Amino acid sequence: MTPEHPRSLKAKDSVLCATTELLTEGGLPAATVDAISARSRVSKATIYKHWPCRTAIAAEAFGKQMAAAIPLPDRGNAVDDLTEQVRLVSAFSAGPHGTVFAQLLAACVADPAGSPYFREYFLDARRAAVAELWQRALDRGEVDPEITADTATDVLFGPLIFRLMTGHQALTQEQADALSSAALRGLLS
Amino acid sequence: MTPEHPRSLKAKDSVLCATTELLTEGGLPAATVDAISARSRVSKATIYKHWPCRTAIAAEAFGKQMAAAIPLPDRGNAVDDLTEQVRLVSAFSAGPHGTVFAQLLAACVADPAGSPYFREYFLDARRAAVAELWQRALDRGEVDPEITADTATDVLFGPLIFRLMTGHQALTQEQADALSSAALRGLLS
DNA sequence: TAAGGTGAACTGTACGTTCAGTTCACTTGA
DNA sequence: TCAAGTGAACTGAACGTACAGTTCACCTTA
Repeated sequence: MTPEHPRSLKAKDSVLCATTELLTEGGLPAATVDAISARSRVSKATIYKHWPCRTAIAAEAFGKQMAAAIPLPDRGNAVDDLTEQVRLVSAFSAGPHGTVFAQLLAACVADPAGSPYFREYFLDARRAAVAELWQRALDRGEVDPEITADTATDVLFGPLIFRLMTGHQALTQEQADALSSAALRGLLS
Repeated sequence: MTPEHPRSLKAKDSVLCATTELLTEGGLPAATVDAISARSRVSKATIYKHWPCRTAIAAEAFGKQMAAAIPLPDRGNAVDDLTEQVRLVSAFSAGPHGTVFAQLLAACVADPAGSPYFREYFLDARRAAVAELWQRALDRGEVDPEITADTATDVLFGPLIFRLMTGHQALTQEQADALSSAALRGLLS
């Protein structure tokens, strides 16, 4: 690979920084490539040497921001750990970041070229976190061993994301708790 | 409201029909307003007299198609009924229609003007269906009365949608069964 | 004859591309 | 040690394209 000349690093950094700002200020619609170029003072030509498409830039910028905001909990109890992870994600999502997350996920569906970036910078990290928590929980015999970590991830986060995207109801902390509780314990009486 | 002159009805119908075809053939990206206009032989000017934006057209066309494809089951048992409903939706989603569904949901996030249509023509119908099944299940005491029908809907369909949108794993019938089973019974051992 | 529809041209926005020219970190050689 | 040279990386500005949505003069039919 390229030995990453200092100029490249600086340009990449400027772009990601400007993108994060724009995303915070006005969501994905505000993070136009022209706007990013203007604010970062990096030319579009250079930007497109580093990323294949607009979505990729936003995914990288946002993914790094989110990763920094959500640590991996360890309370010594599987249910609490998983619940805490969902709580962290939902607290993050309930704020203005949630909108950006939804927009980004949506953009990756509309523009498949960006989805590898989204997967790399966001999904894989979340999935790995849950996989670790799930393994701990399995070791402690606290969860159903028939269920894979992937299925658990989808069951835990899916409802959150679904509500976020359809926007039919506000995503408060109480709502998030109800969702994760129902997912953990099941719907049956 | 307009008394819906026969010409209006015909135009609307042509548009919805053409849109359904285009969605089937090439997904949402193929259902350009120009393409819809060309195929339906209804002018763009007329189209924009009936719908506020592109997403609205697609949502209406697709919603009607989906509603027709997914009946409300009644097997005399809540668990089976809910599972069956999720199965129907997932079978529908696992095929080429699933992609369109994801694209449409994505489009409504990117373009909020379309989301009322999406809600009206798709989400509300699904939500109403589950609400009815949920009430039946409550009457029979088969599900947790602490959980609302809305929460149940999100827990049942969220994982499916999440997987569909991120596309990290194929959505086979087995996968869908695993998801709905985990959602119904919970993750705990 | 008037409500509804047509068609074609037009505007605006934003993605992604291209290219001639510039900058800067580095070798090279005296 | 320092001027000259080299090439990779960046700039700026223009351009092509695609598509959403609008407008308007004209036609058609109940």
